[in-house]
Amino acid sequence: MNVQFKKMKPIKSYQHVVDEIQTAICEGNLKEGETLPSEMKLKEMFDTSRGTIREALRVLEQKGLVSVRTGVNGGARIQGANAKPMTDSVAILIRQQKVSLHHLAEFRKMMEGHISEQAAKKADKKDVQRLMDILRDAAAHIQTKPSGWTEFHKMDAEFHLTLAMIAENPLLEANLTAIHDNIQIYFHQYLPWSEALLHDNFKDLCGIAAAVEQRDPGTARRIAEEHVAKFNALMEKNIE
Amino acid sequence: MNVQFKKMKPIKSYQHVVDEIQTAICEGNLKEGETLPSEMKLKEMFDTSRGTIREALRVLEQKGLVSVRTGVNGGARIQGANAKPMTDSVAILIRQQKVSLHHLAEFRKMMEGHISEQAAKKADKKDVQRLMDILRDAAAHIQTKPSGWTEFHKMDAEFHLTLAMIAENPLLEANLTAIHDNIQIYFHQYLPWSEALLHDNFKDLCGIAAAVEQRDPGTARRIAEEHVAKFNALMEKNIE
DNA sequence: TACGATCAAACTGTAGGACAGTTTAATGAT
DNA sequence: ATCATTAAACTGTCCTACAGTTTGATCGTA
Repeated sequence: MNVQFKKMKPIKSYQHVVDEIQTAICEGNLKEGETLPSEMKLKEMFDTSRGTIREALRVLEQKGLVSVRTGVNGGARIQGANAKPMTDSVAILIRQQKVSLHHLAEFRKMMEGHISEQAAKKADKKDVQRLMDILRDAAAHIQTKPSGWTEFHKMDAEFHLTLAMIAENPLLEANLTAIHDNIQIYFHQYLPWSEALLHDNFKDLCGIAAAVEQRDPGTARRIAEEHVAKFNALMEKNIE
Repeated sequence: MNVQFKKMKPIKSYQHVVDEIQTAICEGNLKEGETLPSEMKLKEMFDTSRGTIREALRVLEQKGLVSVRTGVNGGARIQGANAKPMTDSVAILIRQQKVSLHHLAEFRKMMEGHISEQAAKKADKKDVQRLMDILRDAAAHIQTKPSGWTEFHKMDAEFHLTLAMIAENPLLEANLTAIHDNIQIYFHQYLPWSEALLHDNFKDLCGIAAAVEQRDPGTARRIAEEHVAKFNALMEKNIE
């Protein structure tokens, strides 16, 4: 005997359904927005039971590949790439107290620094314009004498996500989204509201945008890192 | 009317089951290694149908929280924290061709650089010893005149993961694992085998370990970044 | 014709029952 | 004692039935 035979591992049939559909999505044979056939039809196509189909759909749903709706013309719609599974698994690590705000912030600092640096290297005029548009909206919002973070944080997140898109790496986008989605709660809970802080925050964003515009990767990284570190320090102080 | 009522969103019953069990796991009421009651018992405990329970189990399985086995004393065992969902979602991004080797390598470079730097800041004697032990094994393996990467890559991965553990941030660990698991295929496919390259690789690891031992974060980061960049450049050349 | 209300059809959501397949532990034979 | 056999406790799969949800079609009325 010179060969090692692989152990006969009976693939569970719902897994087979998952694999087929996932492959079809990844190969592009099923495109975003399309809807899969109904459970009844899938059951016949795969020659299996409805229960099996439904288990497969739950898995695909959890992977963020489809979303299922009830009613006529309902069914499983193919979803575009999204960061949901990543957000989920980070959320679990937090709930298990394996990951603290400190961990989140360290990771975020690394990412925002890197992203800003890359953005400063790669941005073209259109990209800079997009950043400026967001800043203009943010400035307008500040004029309205707001009394809480909520609105500003939306634009803040959009700004950082746009930077990630300029940096042209979907992995950075997905991870940044996951981090932002999960750090939100800490913002709401531990970041005290003050107009001075709002202006400070806004000034940091302007600084990053300016560094990107001037193609100055080093400065972009430095401001971004300091920005994250500063606000995190504030929150950590308030946790005690 | 001064308040906005939330839309009555009928929670699906399998989702309710998922939430309850997930919470119990995160709160520590269900610990790693324990097994959930059988599907029959769960069905009665939640006063629902077996199909519903099974759909919930598929979701929990996909989240990496439980793994299900057949047979007597089988059932859903609680899993410790693991990077499976992250590995999965990165794999999907790759299969959808949203993420290329270039993206993976850029991300990895950022992480390995940061990890090595942090490890050099935080390592104690025991940590350094663990790194040295791995290097000793690797050196022994090189003595055997190997003819492929497979064995070495295992130790390489272990070395980098140990660094991440020394850096004391589970987010870094999880992401690094996800990246490693997914970049493997490229190694096998595009990294040519040569003894010179093996020695080169090994030397880099020694360099990182030495920098960590000497508490030299800057050097540790530099070597790690160059290490990743070098081997990636090799692979990218072979892809064309 | 236009515009609502009503209804039917096409779906998913849930429940219950049945039996096959798999693994372990108890039982029994040598 | 040791090994094979069997029974029990599970998950895996299939079936049927009906409730709940959404939308497009139909019909009535101005």
